[in-house]
Amino acid sequence: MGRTNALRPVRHRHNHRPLARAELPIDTVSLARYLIGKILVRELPEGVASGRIVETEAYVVGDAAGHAYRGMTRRNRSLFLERGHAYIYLAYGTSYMLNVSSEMPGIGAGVLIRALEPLEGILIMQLSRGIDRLRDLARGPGRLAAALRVDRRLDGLDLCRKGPLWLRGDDSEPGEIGQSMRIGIARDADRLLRFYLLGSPFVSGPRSRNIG
DNA sequence: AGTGCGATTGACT
DNA sequence: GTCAATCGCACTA
Repeated sequence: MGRTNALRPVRHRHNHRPLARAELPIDTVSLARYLIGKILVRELPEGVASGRIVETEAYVVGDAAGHAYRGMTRRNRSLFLERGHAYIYLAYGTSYMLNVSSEMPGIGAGVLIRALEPLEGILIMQLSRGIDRLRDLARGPGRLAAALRVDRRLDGLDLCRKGPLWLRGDDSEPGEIGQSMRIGIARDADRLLRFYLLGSPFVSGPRSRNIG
């Protein structure tokens, strides 16, 4: 309340440009926070599907929970690309996870995209997931990938360029961002590296985890 | 070559 | 709440 920019005219026009790499924070934690509220766009033969990013996790340099911790492998090499590239892997043999590489070239770190608020192409996402309920379409990293038909074929893609999968800016005011421990990891679990849009029903995990 | 184990999800008691 | 599915990778031999 009482914020000076509250009197500025609000632009309702959509921003249709990809995020410029130069505007991405170079630090992994800053990027994880920055991506909250941005739009993830998937272009498919049958149309465009997109959603607002409402939940992310940072996997930082030197992080024992990060896939880059033991160096580069065939699977994780995209983590070492310049910030803004897709790192996609198969978790538990069942679910694909979408990450955004987050550091300078040669440095392995990334941000996991954990949940989206569906915006465009909701029918495409419903058909891809085999469910109707809007709230569950992209609530969780594996569900999100399934909804947008993201798999290893998109690994290494530059998300700062229009293409099959890319990141779009948004002019609307971002809501308040909450912070918590990351979900589903054993090592370095106490660090507050998860970010989410406060009050959003599209954030994964139990409600109680997403307060404060 | 064999074993153990995940940055998860959906089905089920 | 519990649990299996399923596969790439790290590790041992």
